[in-house]
Amino acid sequence: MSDVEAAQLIEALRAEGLRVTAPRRAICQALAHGHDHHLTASTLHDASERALGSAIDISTVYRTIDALEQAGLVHHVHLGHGPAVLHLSDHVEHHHLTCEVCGFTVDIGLEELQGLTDAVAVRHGFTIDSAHFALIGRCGAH
Amino acid sequence: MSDVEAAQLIEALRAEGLRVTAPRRAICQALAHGHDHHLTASTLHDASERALGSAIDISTVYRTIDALEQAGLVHHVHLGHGPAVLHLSDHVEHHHLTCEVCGFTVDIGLEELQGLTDAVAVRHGFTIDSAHFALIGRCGAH
DNA sequence: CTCGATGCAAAGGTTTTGCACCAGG
DNA sequence: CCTGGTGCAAAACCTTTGCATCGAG
Repeated sequence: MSDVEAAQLIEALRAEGLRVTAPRRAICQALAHGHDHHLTASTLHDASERALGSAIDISTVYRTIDALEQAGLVHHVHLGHGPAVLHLSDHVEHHHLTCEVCGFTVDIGLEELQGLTDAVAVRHGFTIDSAHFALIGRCGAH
Repeated sequence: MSDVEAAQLIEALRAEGLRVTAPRRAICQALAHGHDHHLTASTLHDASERALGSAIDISTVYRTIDALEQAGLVHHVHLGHGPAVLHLSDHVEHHHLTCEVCGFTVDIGLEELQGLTDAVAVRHGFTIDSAHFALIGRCGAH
């Protein structure tokens, strides 16, 4: 299934008129395999080099993430401080609850915040996109 | 009133057993005058130097912010990307709604999110502290 | 006099950019 | 071919830290 997803990413790149190169293939593969592990640019970098079997420049990883984001295939989420984590866009969107002490993160369904986002939209004309930034707090242990 | 607040900050520093120096006086003054303008470390730095009439090292600003935070007098909030903004703690706490496109930020009352935070606390054992990180979204114009 | 605060400089971590070269379509 | 992708190196950005010196209490 992950390989199917990797192939879909590659195909989507091609459809966008973007070039399919060896580093990009590896990056897509690593994304497809690890997107549910809160991949950051740096862990994606590592995984991509492992997948390719040779070095890839970190700037290439960032530029590829950028290309995939602009193509709407990937997006990034900020879990408090530290690096952004990456998600495949065709996966179920969810919000993140991150503990500011230990970094523990829970995914919660969009519908859990529906009431809030609706109310804020009505009152302030704001459309909340908290799937892009996590909700920060403290988990049970902290 | 702002001068009163600056004096209160200074006094509180002294009460914490911390030393009152010229740079700290200037930083407290700048904080008191500008805390409602979404001061960042760098704009606070500028304002403090203006208040003092001579140079202050940026690391001194960070260390003073740190001291004030540990004394519970100040806290910082992250409005999406970019630097943190500072608030005086004795001012009404509020959440922030920040437009990810233009950076426009609205303050909203804590009570507007009470329902949400309560629900999340019950369901996930998480205490949301979204006063520390802003809720990101898009304003009416974007 | 003592310990905390300062300035200076350097480094930290994440991300971006300039540039010459290489390769996909 | 021609444009876009790559590696390399350097910088940007915000923040932190080591160290010698200074000055508040």
